[in-house]
Formats: sequence, C-alpha cells, structure tokens
Amino acid sequence: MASRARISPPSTRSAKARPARRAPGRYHHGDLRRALIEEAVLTIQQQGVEGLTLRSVAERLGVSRTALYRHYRDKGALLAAVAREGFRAFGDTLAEAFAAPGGGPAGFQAMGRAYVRFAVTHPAHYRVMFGGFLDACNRDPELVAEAERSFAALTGAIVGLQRAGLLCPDDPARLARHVWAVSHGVAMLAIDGQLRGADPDEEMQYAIDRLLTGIRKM
Amino acid sequence: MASRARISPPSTRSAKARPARRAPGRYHHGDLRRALIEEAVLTIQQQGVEGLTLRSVAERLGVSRTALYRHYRDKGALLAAVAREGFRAFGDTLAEAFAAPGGGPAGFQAMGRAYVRFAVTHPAHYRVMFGGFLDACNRDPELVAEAERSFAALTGAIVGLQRAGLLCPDDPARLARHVWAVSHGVAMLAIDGQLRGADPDEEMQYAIDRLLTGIRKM
DNA sequence: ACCTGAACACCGTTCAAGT
DNA sequence: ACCTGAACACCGTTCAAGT
Repeated sequence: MASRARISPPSTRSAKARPARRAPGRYHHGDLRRALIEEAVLTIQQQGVEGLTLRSVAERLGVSRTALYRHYRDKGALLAAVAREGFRAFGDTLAEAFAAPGGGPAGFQAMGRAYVRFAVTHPAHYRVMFGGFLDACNRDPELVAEAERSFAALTGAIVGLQRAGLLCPDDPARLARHVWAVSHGVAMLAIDGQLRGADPDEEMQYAIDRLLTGIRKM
Repeated sequence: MASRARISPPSTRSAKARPARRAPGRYHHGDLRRALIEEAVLTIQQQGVEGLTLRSVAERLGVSRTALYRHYRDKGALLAAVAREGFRAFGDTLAEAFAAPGGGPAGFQAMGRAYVRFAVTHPAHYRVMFGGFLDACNRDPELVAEAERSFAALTGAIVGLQRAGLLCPDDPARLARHVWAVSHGVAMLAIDGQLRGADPDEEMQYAIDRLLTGIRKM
C-alpha cells in the first residue's frame, strides 16, 4: 500500500540550493502552478499564514507579481490548493497508519498518532486546512471531497472497531467528531507551541489512552 | 461570588443606536481606549480577525487613523488588550461555573460546558486568545497572568477531584492539558461551524461524558 | 495630553500590452 | 498561452504640526 500523495519535505530546498530567479532568458516557468504552492507552503512555514504575500512569493520565484493569476483566481484559491494538497496527503497518511498494523485497535491508535504527527510535520498545511482561512473557498468541490475522504478514514476505523465489539455503539459520526475534536485539540496545542516542551507524540499517546478507556465498551 | 469581569454583549450596540461619529465640536473622545477594544471586537465578530483594520475601526469611531497610537503601541497591542479582556472574563466564567454547583464533579462538568459556551458566545475574543495572533505580543505580562489564571482554575478543579478520589492520580498538569485539548477541540469545531448543525452544548456534554469515563479512577 | 493630515512602504487585484 | 508593467484602492505606521 504505497502512498498516493506525498508532500515534498519543506526544508529540502534551502535558499541557496534553489535558484532565486529563473534564468532571465527563459520565458515560461517550468511548472509555475506547482512552484506557487511549494513557495507558499515554504513562506507559511517561515512567516505564518498572516505573512504570506503573493508579491513575495512571486519575487522569490523570479516571476512577475501577476503571473499567479494565470493559475489561481486569487489568493484564496492558492490557499485552497494548499489545503487540497494537504487533505490529500492527510487522508493517505491516516489510511496507511490504520492499515499498517492490520487495522483494529492498533491501527486506530496508530491513526491517532499519525494525525498529530502530520500536523507537527506539516504545520503550514494543517493551519491552512483547519485554520479557518478557507471560508469563502470552501465551495471548491475537490477540496471538500478530499476533506471528507480524510474524515471517512476515521469513521471507517471506528465502524470497524464497533463491529468487533470494541467500541460503544454510539452513532459513528458522533464518535468520530469526538475523536476528531481530541486530535485537533492536541494538534493545535502542539503546533502553537503551548505544550511547554512536552513531546507531541507522547501527549497524543496519553490522549489516546484516556480517549479509549472512555469510548470502549465496558 | 459576583463576576469580576463581564464583556458587554456585542449585539447591544446596533449601527443605528451608536453615534457613528463623535459630535464634531467635541475634541477629546470620552474613553477611546475602551471604545477601540469594543469596536475591534465588533469588527472581528462581523469580519473575522483577518478583516480587522485599524483604519476602519478609527472611521467607525469618528476618529483619526492615528488616534489609536496614543493608547496602543500597534495593532498587536490592541489585539493583546482584547485577549487580556477575554482571558479575564474567561477565568471568571470558569471559576464561577465550577463554584456554582459547589464544586466537585458537578462543578467540573459545569466548567467544561462553560468553556465551550464562552467560545461560542464570544468567538471574537476566543479567536484572538487562542488563534495564534499574539505570537509577538505574548510578552505582555498581564496577558500571560490572565491566561495562567484561567488555566489554574481548571487545574484546581482537577486537583480537588483527585483529592476526593474521583480522578486518576496522574500529574494534574498533564490531566489539565488533556482536558484543555478536548475542550479546545470542541470549541474550535463549534466556532468554525464544523459541527454540521449539532448543538455545541450537547456536543460538549457528550465530550465530557466520554472524557470522565476515561480519566476517573475505576 | 490628545488629536490631525500628509506621507511612506507595503498589500491584492485589474488591465492593456507585450512575446 | 503565458507573462509583464503601470495603476488602483487598500493596509500599518511615522511624524511634524496643530489645539
């Protein structure tokens, strides 16, 4: 079960390794659409979502300020593209984490750990995905579809555990929302650096332990 | 136990009831410092934190664009003031909710419900408090003190339940972080409108039930 | 003390024009 | 098709000047 979507590691491209601008002779950029996403992610990682500026992204790519509008309707569309890429990799990550130990309780726990690890590893994507910057862009149907696929991975795991008699028989969607809330809470605290030095992995494992004892059938 | 800090209801002041600009003859604004906070909260409620503009706040108050700098160093300082006011009311709300039923398990549950209700009732404050807009302003010692007081209310309730033998004997700070993560998760989903029509109060009550079964001594 | 208006260096976005 | 440069309507912030 190979991963379908991987996000290229952000720190791979140092400012030195990357060509600051395209060769002046070249007219068309190789794959500007992709480059814009990557540069946006890089900027968000360094400066936060607030610090993301279309002008600086263009300059760092050695491209005119308006070149972006050939590929994205506006700034929100670029953020939506980042979120879509994030949800795609996120859904894959969750599904793989669940499947790797053969599903079941071990898979459920692995999925929870993978959730927080994804947020910590790709904070820029996670913030755009869940930070509420997409209000107006939520209509992008592909984005919604990817988000729902991620959520479906969680719900599916829950239904499986219920069938095995390991979880209480509450509405799976309700259980999934609760698990989601716990995971999201831990992820946000970790990303915002509010765990005061505590290890996010260990923090999430603790949350899972407390969570499971609560939702499993007694 | 009367409340020490109350946030004036935002919808009280309609655009019509409020004087759009101060009387042109009057030179000094009555209490610009306070008015700036209230207008900022109002704007955030209507347009989101992203939509908060010092220029629009000044215009809505009938004041020059630079008048703000007599009271706050910059935009971040104004947001910090909003957050400080929020944390103050938040800490009071949590403490009162805990005390009202006489503390104990009922107080703990009431505190959890009050947490989410505060977020839903004062989303503008909550977003500024926990939305990560305060990175550079976290040095404001009064803000930090108010935030710690809020967290202490939670930790105190946990320690009380532990002494009564109702909670597992884990490190109170660790337990508090977990409870915080769950509450924060539910609050964020509620604020972001991602509960898909589910009632936030009921959602939080469900989370508390699942949470308690997990963390109480068996 | 408190407020003002002009000014500066930034934004996102549009549009006619280039290749 | 894809990119450019000038332009427009916005930002936050500074500063000399007013009362």
